[in-house]
Amino acid sequence: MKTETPHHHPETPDEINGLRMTRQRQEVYRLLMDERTHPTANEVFMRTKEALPNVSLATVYNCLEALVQHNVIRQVNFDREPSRYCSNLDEHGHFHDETTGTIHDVKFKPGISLADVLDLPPNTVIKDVEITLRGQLA
Amino acid sequence: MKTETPHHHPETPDEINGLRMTRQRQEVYRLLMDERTHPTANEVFMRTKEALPNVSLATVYNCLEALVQHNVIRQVNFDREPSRYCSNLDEHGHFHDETTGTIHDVKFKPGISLADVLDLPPNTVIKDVEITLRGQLA
DNA sequence: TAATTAATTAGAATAATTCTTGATACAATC
DNA sequence: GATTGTATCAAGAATTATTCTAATTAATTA
Repeated sequence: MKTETPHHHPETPDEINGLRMTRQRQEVYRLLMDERTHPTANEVFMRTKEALPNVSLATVYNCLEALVQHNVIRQVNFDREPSRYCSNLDEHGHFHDETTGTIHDVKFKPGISLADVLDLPPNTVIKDVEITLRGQLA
Repeated sequence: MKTETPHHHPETPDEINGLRMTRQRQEVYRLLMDERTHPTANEVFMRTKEALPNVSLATVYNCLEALVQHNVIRQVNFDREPSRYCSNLDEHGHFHDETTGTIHDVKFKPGISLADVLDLPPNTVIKDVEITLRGQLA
């Protein structure tokens, strides 16, 4: 039933990947889980204020950074535009539809690995991949 | 032979892809052709000053933007780091070696097209692709 | 509860880039 | 060659996303 206070357990209950989930981090994360629209930090800030009116933009940046550092969310960059944030952790790319300005996740076809596609130098350890496409849905 | 002055022809001689190649643009372009090290705008600025001591950073930005707009060079972004510029126009990705900080071009294996690899929505017109890798050469 | 540590806040600071305005060079025509 | 119009350049101010600083608050531990 889990109505007892959970403070006896060694790891605090509300943490993800070792990151303590404070009220603000929870709110930021919940919001990104809900709205899969790849919002910017400022958009996250404005929506977070609905639940936490006193939250500051700096805190939103802190929360986003903490969540990114702990692999809870991903940060996505398009050219020089403001960073966007994404709660989809599956390896995927992003398609930026220029007509609507929206961003869509793009999956790899099953069974494809980057090594099959790219001519990488030998002994390369890839830590992170970012694939971004720009165009339009005809 | 082409020693005659070419001013009778409708299009001026020193232009690339319809972009008039002024002294400064030529210098910026030549430099990027020479050094394939993906320099930042500021690095281009410093090297351009060797040939054109009076050049300004704003002009370098203008030149770079003009060259990018006319598909003479490419602009490459790594996360939120300063943009880098690249005279290699072949479709290719970039590998950011974290140990040395250097950037290497990465070619596609021959005969591979993105459509083979990515699960794109139907009727998608891709205008531009950017593939960036981060890691280290072991 | 007191002490320690971490998180949050507000606002100042930073840094890459863009914008503005005036000066300069170039091109086309007279 | 002089004149006019257009494109480019230069210098510095302005912008903007992001980070930093210092002070406050919250959470955890002793």
